[in-house]
Amino acid sequence: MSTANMNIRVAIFEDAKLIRDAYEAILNGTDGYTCAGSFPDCNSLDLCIRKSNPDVVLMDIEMPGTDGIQATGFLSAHYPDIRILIQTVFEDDEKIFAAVCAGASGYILKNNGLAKLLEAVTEAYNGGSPMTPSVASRVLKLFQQFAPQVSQETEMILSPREKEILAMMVDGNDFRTIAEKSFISYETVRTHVKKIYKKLHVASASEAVVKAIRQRLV
Amino acid sequence: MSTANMNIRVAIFEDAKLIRDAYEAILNGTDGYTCAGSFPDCNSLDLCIRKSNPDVVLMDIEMPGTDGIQATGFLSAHYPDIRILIQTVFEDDEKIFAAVCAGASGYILKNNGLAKLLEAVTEAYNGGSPMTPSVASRVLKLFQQFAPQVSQETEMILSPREKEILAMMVDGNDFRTIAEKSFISYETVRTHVKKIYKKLHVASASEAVVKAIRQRLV
DNA sequence: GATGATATACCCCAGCAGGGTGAAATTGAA
DNA sequence: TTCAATTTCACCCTGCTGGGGTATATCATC
Repeated sequence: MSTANMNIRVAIFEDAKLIRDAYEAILNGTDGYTCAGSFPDCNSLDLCIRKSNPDVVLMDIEMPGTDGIQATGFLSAHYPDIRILIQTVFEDDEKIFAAVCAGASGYILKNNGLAKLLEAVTEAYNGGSPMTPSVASRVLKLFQQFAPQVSQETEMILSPREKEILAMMVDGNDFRTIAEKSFISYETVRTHVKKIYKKLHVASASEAVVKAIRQRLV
Repeated sequence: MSTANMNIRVAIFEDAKLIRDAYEAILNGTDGYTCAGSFPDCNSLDLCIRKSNPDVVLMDIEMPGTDGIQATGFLSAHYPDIRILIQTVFEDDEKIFAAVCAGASGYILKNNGLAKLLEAVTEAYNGGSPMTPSVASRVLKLFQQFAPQVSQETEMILSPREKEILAMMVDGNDFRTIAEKSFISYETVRTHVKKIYKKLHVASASEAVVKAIRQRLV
């Protein structure tokens, strides 16, 4: 987690020149970070990204033309490896929801200080999703709204091994592959699968994986 | 948001005596925090809460008897004003999901340092939901699974008829049934299915339905 | 009018999936 | 200790699934 031997390329999308320049200055002035590009809007987003080739994108929401949410959607679809850190003054459910759905990796408020910003960039770069606690609180509330209720009935009935095998089925493995990966015989896998089908009241792999996902058995 | 003029009452549920005592010590030793009670398990949860009357609960997950998830569910149902901060070593989707659904206000990992812990307690007390970035990352991924998401890419590539057939596959119909319901020939269904597989880059019905659900194609 | 995408339909064939049955070793609970 | 559940393995058989190819009609677009 140290910033030593690390150089995180950051691209900034922010219409306010004052903030943009401040971010650029602190990034370039801190060891381990490079400002790969800073842009006042997302109207030539694809070009900007190809020019700057960033690891992490600092994305404002309110910008002239293409807004930060749309830009996030485009980036997560076309450049899935780029981490997108929303940084804004907005804290309303609608924007948070849209940003998260669009594929944002983090969501931090602008009044959190520059030290926190660098910390958040590093965390995003390392696969984390830094969020200001008040934002996280809203995400959790939204989450609780949308999360399907787990039916405790089916939760208990699958044995550990059965859950394991069901999970591999969800990942698209056929029975032979599952047997190899689990170091058990092909016929044993089939026995487990038959039991899973009976317990879930299904008759095919497709139905089983659908139920597994919908009821969050895996 | 300063800790001045503030006294946060914290109750600790943690089976490891070493950790429990460390938390108690740092809470009582820091201005603005009081350890209102520390308990090795949740087996007399209701009594513990009424005795200690906490603002924030530090909740471990793995405990003998009633585990932290169940306890969280009880507390959020019976004491909705108490903020529950999960603090654990577990970082798997299942536990995070369960904790969030049970009503946890935050989820922090144990290896994050005591300073961070106090910060998290304060943030939870103030209505925020402190989360370790790696945990937040998993929450966002789970969220994106359940939120109505539109992936423009794969959205376009499937023809209306193909989506229709894919939807029926997700509902557990076999090819013959789909043919009957759609008033087309069995072989036509198979032709469509083959095209769907090529477009989604999969090679089986299971994989196709998983992709269909995960990418919200149906 | 040519082209490409879509929708329809059929053939062949290897092979995996689904169902039934039986059985042994292990484990934990009654 | 005995019983139920779990995990392991094997065989048989039916038939649906997956992959290959080929073909026609429609429709929009160029």
